[in-house]
Amino acid sequence: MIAEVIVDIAANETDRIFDYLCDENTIVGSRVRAPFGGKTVTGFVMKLKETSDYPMEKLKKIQPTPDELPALNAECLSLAEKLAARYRVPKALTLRLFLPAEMRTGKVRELTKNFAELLVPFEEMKLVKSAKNQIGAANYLAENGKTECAYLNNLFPGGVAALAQKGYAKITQEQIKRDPYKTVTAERVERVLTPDQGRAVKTIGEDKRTVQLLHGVTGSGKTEIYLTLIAACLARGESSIFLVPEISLTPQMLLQLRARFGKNAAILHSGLSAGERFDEWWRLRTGEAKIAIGARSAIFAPMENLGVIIIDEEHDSSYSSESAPRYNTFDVALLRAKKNGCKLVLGSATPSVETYKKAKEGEFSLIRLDKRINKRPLPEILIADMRREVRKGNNSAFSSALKEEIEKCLAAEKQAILFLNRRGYSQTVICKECGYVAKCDSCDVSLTYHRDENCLKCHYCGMKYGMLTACPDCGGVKLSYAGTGTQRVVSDLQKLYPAARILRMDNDTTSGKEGHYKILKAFAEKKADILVGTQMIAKGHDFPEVTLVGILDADMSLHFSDYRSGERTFQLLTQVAGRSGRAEEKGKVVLQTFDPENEVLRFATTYNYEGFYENEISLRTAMAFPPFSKIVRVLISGEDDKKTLEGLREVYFGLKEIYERNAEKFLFFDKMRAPIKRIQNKYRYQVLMRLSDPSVLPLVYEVCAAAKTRDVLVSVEENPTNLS
DNA sequence: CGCGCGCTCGGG
DNA sequence: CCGAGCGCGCGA
Repeated sequence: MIAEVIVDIAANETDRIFDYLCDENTIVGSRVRAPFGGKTVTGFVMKLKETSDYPMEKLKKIQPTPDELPALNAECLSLAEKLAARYRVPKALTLRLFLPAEMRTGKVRELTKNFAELLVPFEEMKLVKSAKNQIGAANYLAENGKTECAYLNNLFPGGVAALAQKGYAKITQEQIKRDPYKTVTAERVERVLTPDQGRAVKTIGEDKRTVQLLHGVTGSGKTEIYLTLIAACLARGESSIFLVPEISLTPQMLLQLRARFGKNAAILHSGLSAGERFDEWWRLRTGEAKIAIGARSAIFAPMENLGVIIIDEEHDSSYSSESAPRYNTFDVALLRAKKNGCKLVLGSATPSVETYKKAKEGEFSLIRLDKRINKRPLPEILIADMRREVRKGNNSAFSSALKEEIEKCLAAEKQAILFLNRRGYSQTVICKECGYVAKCDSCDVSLTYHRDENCLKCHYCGMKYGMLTACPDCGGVKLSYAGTGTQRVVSDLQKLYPAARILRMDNDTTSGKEGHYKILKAFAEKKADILVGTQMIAKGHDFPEVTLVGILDADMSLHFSDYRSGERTFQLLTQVAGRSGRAEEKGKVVLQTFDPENEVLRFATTYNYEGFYENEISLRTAMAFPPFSKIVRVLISGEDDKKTLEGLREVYFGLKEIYERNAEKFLFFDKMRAPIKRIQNKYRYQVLMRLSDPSVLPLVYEVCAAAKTRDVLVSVEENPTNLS
C-alpha cells in the first residue's frame, strides 16, 4: 500500500505530496512518522493508493503514531486543503490548525493513574496488627472498591504497595481525562424562553438560509437562545460549536455551560493547561463530548455531524487571525456549515456593517430581539463637551459632569467604571527644550511612561527602558508627560477621591493565567468603588452595582484613519455603555469628546443602530469602501532593510502587472512604507489596493506566496482591522 | 592547499 | 524547514 503524505514542515518547497510505503491498516487522516531528508518528521496521510509514479525502490516506509483514532477526519482534511488554496499557504500550516498545539510538540500524553483493587476478601488476609497502613488501605478498598493509589497513599502511606506485594491487591494503570472544571458545580437553571426567544429559536429552525443573524440589544437574552439550540442538537445526537471572543470565556460563562451540559461540553481555550486542552480535544474527537466551546480556534474542533455553529459577538475583531494563515472565522464556519448542512448563527448587539448589509438584503436571515429581558431601560448617555472644559480652564482628564456623577456614585455607595483605551501613565515623554520624544530602539513608535515600574515601555514589542532623567539629545531636564493613560487616571482619581478604592485593569495588570478574572472578581465582590481600564473591561461581565460608566476619550478610536473607525467606535461605546445599570438602579454614562456633534457618537448615545447603519452604509457607498469594495494590504517585512525593499519591489512589480491587466477591477493601487516603519527590528513596507471586483485576489495571493523568502515575510490582509 | 561560510538543491 | 554538497575567498 502507498500513502500520499504531507509532511509537517511549513514551507512552500515541501508543500507537496510525498509517497511512502505503508501497512494495509493505515487510515486516511492519521498522523504518521516519516523518514524525510536526514531525519524523521510527522506527516499526515492524505490518500491511499496501490501504485506510485515514484520509483518503488526509492520509497521509504512510514511508522504509525499510537493515536486511537486518525487525528483528522475527512471533513478536516478537505477543509485544510481548501484553506491552504484560499490563503496560499502550505498545507502543513492549515492541517496544524485542526490539532491542539500540544499534540504536535509531543510534550503531552494521555494521563494515566494507578488504581488499586482487592484480589482477596478482607477477612482472608493475614495482616499483623501493627501494619496499620495495610489494614487501613485494605479496609478502605473493601468498602469503596477500586481506588486511586495516590489517594490511598496519602491516607495510608505504603499500605497499598505492601498489599500488592502480598498478592492481596492488584494495581492497574488507567487512562484519566483531565477535567479542567471538575471543581465546578453549579445549579442547573432551566429558564423558560420568552415569546421573543421562542420565536427566534423557531425561525432559526425553519428558515432555509444557512446564516442566521440574531440582532439583539444587550440583555435581550441571546445566550439562552444559543443554549436552547445547542440542547436541541444534543437531543438529536448532533454536535455543535459555540464560539465566543476569548475575553468572554469567563468562569461564570463556563460554569453556566457546565451546569447545563455537563461532560457533553468540552472547552478549548488558552487558559487551560496543555494537558487539559489535549484531553478536551480528544473527548471531542472521539465523540464523548459533543459541544465545543471556545475562542476563534475552536472553529477547527474535530467533530462530525455538526448540528449548529454559533458565533457570539459576531463583530468582534478577535475572529480574524493575526498570523498566517490569516483566516477569517466566519469563512471557515460557513464552509463547515455548508458541508454539514447545518445553520450558522451569528449574534450581536452591534453587527458588523458587512454582516448587517447581507442580512438586510436577504442573503442572511435577520432576527431582531428589541426588548431587554428584564424590561429595564438602557442607561442614559450624557455627552460632555471637552472643548468647553478646556475653555473653562479644566485640563484634567475628567469633565465637571463626570466628576459630579462620580461623587454621586460614591456617595450612594455604588460602583463606577472608567474606560480609556490607552494603558500606561502617559502616552509619551517629550523634552520641553528641544521636542525630543523617547522612541523604541527596535520599533518606530514612541515609548509609553509607566509610573508604577518607573520605566518606559514599547507597546509594540514590550521592551522596557529605564526612565530618562534628562533629555539624551540636549541634556534638558524639563520632561513633560503628554497624553493620559490608565495609570495616570488612577493616580489623578486617587488625588481627587482619597477615600475611593480604585482598581486598574489593562494589559499590565492582567498577567498570568487568570489575571483579569481576579480583578473582575474583586470588583464584582465590591472590593473597589471604581474600575479603570482599557478595551478589555468593555466585554461581558455583569456588575449589578455599577451605575456609572465614564468614557474618557470617545474620540480615540474615532479619528483613526481607517474606514472602520466609525463602526468600531459605535460598537465600543455601545458595549461599554452596556456595563452600566444592569440591576435595579438605572445606569448613567458620561461620554467625553472634543467632537460632540459627531454623528457616530450621536447615534451611540441614543442606541440607534439602525440610524448608525444607514448613515455608515451611505458613507461607504459614496466612498466605495467595504462592503462595496475590498481593501487588500500586502505587508512586506524583514530585518534587513535592503532585502525587504527588494521584496517590496518584487511584490510591487508582480502586483502591478495584475493591476495593469485588470485596471477596471481596481479603485486604488500603490506601494508605500507601512504607517509604523519598524516593529521588533523589522522594516515594514506595504502595497495597498482597493478592489471593486475581488476576482483578482487569487492572483494577488499567488504573487505574494512566490515573493516570500527566508528573510522577507509577505502577508496578505483582506479588509484589515489595524493598519499599523 | 585546505577549510569555512554562504548559497543551492533535494527530500519519497 | 533543514541538512548535504559544493564553490569561492582567504590565510600560511
